[in-house]
Amino acid sequence: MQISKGVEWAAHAAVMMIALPEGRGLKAEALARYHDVPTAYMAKQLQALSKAGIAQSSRGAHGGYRLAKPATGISLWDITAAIEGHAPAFRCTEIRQNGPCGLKKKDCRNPCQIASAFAVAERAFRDSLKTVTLADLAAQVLQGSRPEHLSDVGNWLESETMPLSDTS
Amino acid sequence: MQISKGVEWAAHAAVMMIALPEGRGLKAEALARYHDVPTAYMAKQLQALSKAGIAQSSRGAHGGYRLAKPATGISLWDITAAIEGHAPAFRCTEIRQNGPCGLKKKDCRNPCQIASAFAVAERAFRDSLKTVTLADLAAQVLQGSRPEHLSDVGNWLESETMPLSDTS
DNA sequence: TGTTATTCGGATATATATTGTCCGAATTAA
DNA sequence: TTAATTCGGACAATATATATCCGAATAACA
Repeated sequence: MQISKGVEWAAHAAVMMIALPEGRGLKAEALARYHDVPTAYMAKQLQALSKAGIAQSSRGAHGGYRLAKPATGISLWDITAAIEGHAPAFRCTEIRQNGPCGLKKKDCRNPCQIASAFAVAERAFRDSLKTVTLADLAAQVLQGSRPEHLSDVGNWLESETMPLSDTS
Repeated sequence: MQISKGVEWAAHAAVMMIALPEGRGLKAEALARYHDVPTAYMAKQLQALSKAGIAQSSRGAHGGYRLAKPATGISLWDITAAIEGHAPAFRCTEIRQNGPCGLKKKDCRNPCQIASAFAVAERAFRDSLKTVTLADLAAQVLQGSRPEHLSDVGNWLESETMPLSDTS
């Protein structure tokens, strides 16, 4: 029972994208380089976010990714589900129907007690993650970071997000 | 993010062992046959339960497994942890320390916000499973089963758990 | 008390899922 | 129209979960 690394990467990337100015994006390679992780695999996670409607992508020169919705409307569960899928972690294989005392299918309309208990636990897990939005995470980061670090990040973002026509 | 099949099998086997009379056990092969699953792999799960102190084993002729504690003192989380281990599902790899704007280690005494949020969610998951004991599951099974099925199970148990000296 | 049948326990292979990589398709700026 | 740039899905390598086997230990029996 373990959560893919992609979830961690996607979550960090999503938080980073909050800071993007209107109309600009970050390409997959830049987001990967920021956290020093393999580019192609990070790109895969971003594609998943895009498919899930969390990020929107622009191809071609000066393309990249940005959030598709306000950060207050994106929860950690949304990120997790986009990467890992919506399938439940506990998969009941109905072994109560097997063997010498196996139950008939018609007596198994209701899920078995063990599967039900796991469903409740997983719902608690999901509901907990749903209460945490990207905006919450960003606020905590802003509060907990040293000012010089924030300016470092700001400078890096400025250097990576090329404006459409900056003839300074 | 998925839970091993072994958890399902171990849980069903544990519920079955509740019904064992005092001083008797069920061998791994019988527990596997009851649910029609591979013997050796079921045995592996039972070994894990044994290591965790949930089941106790007896080797040699007429040996087998039985619960090591009252069913009211064994939760679904105990079973899950025995099979899957106690490691958290979300593994923070501290990528915030990587890359051009990476944080210094001394500024990372506190876990990052994303890891913290997952820790809270996992705690909710665990706590939910901890509220469900084997005794609870057994009670629900007893209430939800047809009488003839219960007698089938009773007969099967009788035929599998050889008493020490039954010279009827 | 030795012997044998029986059962658990850990070491060993296979299948599946995760992790990581590559090249073509699409888009945009020039 | 061209060429550079970027995303997107198909493809390989690695780690984990699944399944299996054989030796070690125990208990019944002679």
